[in-house]
Amino acid sequence: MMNFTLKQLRYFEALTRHGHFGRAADACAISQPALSVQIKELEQTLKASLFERGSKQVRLTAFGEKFALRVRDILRSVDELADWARASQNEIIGRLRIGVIPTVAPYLLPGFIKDLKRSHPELDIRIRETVTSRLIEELEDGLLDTAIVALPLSEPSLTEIALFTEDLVLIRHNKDHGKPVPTQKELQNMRLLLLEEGHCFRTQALSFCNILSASPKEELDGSSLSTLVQMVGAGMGVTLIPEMAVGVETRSAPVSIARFENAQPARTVGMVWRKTSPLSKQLMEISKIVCHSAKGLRQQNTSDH
Amino acid sequence: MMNFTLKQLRYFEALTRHGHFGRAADACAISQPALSVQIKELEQTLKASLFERGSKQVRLTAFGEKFALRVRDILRSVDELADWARASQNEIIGRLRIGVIPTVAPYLLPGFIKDLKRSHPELDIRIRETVTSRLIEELEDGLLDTAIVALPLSEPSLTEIALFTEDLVLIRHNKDHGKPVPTQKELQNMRLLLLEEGHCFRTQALSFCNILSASPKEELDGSSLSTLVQMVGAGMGVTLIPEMAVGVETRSAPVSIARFENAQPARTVGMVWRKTSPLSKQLMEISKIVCHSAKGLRQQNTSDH
DNA sequence: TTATAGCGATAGCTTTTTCTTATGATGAAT
DNA sequence: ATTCATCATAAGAAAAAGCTATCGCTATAA
Repeated sequence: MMNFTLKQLRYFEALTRHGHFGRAADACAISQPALSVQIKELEQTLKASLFERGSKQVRLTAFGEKFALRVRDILRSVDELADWARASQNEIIGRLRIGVIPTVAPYLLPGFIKDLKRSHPELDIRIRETVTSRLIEELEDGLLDTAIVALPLSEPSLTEIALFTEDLVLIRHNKDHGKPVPTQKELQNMRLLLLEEGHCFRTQALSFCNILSASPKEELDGSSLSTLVQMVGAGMGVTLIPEMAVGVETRSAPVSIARFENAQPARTVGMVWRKTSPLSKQLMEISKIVCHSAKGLRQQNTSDH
Repeated sequence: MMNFTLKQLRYFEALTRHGHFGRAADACAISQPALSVQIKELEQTLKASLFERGSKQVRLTAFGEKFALRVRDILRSVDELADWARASQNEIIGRLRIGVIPTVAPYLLPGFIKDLKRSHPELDIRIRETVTSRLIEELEDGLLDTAIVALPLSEPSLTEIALFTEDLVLIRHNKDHGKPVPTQKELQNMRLLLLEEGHCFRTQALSFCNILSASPKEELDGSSLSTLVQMVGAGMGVTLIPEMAVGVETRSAPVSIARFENAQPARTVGMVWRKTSPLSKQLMEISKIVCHSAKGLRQQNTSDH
């Protein structure tokens, strides 16, 4: 096994440049004997002499000359690697893969991504939108760096951080506008439109209504909050949506918003990542940006109404 | 200064391949802690983490992944360099710069180069033909690896090795064929054609005739042995040439060869190189090839006559 | 010629780095 | 709950790399 070291190559290169052991050693900030020894060792591992030590000067052999060409190439790429690594230190990280649940993504992301790109322009952001269980899986498999989901999760391997809590509001047809807000009990007898199985938001809504899980026949699955609202507008029932969705979803349908009087239902949105993730520090920072974006979104929504 | 070592890069690469500290350490033939420490140190000099140590597996970070790409490139070129160096060990040396004096070159070289190429096909041979003083200069400046000249030189910095000794023969016009060979004394009064100043062969011829150096008016300078012989053929005088030149030079002119009876003049041709040259061993080998080629040449010449 | 200065190699010793073994801590699996 | 697997840490041993001092050789100056 031919086993030279980068140090030896650096010393060698210096010696080719100076043609003088003493001066090359100075350039390497070591003593002349140290350089002598390393060059000698390099020659021994190569089983060929690199320099001819004349009384006048130190000259490269033909072999040494060809060797020097390749060594210079290698040293250059090593230095480039070091430069690149140094330059990369400032970047929070090159690529950030974020998972988001579908009941958050369309409302939060536009503003959030804008904010994130502003504060970390070099970031290569990738978004994955799917249900919580999938996100967790992919997170643990290292396919995602973080996920924005509804808390709590209680996954022992993940760090959770709460971002904000928002109310869930009742969406009903405009014709019901002004009517008294139904109680939870009354809700159970209304036609409650929900997302399909798998969405955490469905579970949250159901639990609010004290419906345990096996849903009554009155329920109808929809594939997105947007669809649900449109169906409400068509008079097919009522639904619950998180506050952040209000602005976007209620504009284009004849629906009105009602808040529950006591026991306001709410959900907590948070960010999670692997406890082992080396990005923890940066993710903590990013979570602040999410909070900020969400706050902006909330203000926008409340000013609308 | 970012100062990682080749070892660290090798360990890093192994860990990316195995995704497991223990197995990577095995692959590197070191203990697991040794690898752990080196990876940690690498991460510290980079001020960035390369791996995420999960409980399930060891995964590259985004930074580590990009780093790995560059590291693989570097390791590949280092290994290629080692391979190349190993392969070069067998070659006697890539490039061999040989100087030859003009009174040897045209006779010896054709056969010698053929022989040399046969025994060392990979050799990049370069020939320089000029007078001894120049050859010595260039040899000492490192522009030549060896020179074939007439001995002795007595340059303290050079190693001399004798190759062969050959007679000098008298070349005179055909009309003098059969006449008694002139003595040295008689030669002094004949029109002796010689090479111009600077050629060692001129000095040798003169010294044989006991002419010290300032040559008599009878002399006429020619630029090559070939020219001298042609001039002899034209009846302009006589000349001396080394035996190896006989075959080539006397064919195309009406001249005949005569050997001196006593005190046969001769010259010794040898090879020289810097005492410090790392090629000494190989040059010694090459000198044997020269001897062999010269012997072949001599046999050819004697069989001619 | 002898003296002197410059240069690289070598020797002996010290410091630094790297490795090994032993052990600790943590999460996963039985 | 225990055991196993895995990576990290600690302490001491081994190896590598460095320094100072000095040698031997050349070349230059006197």
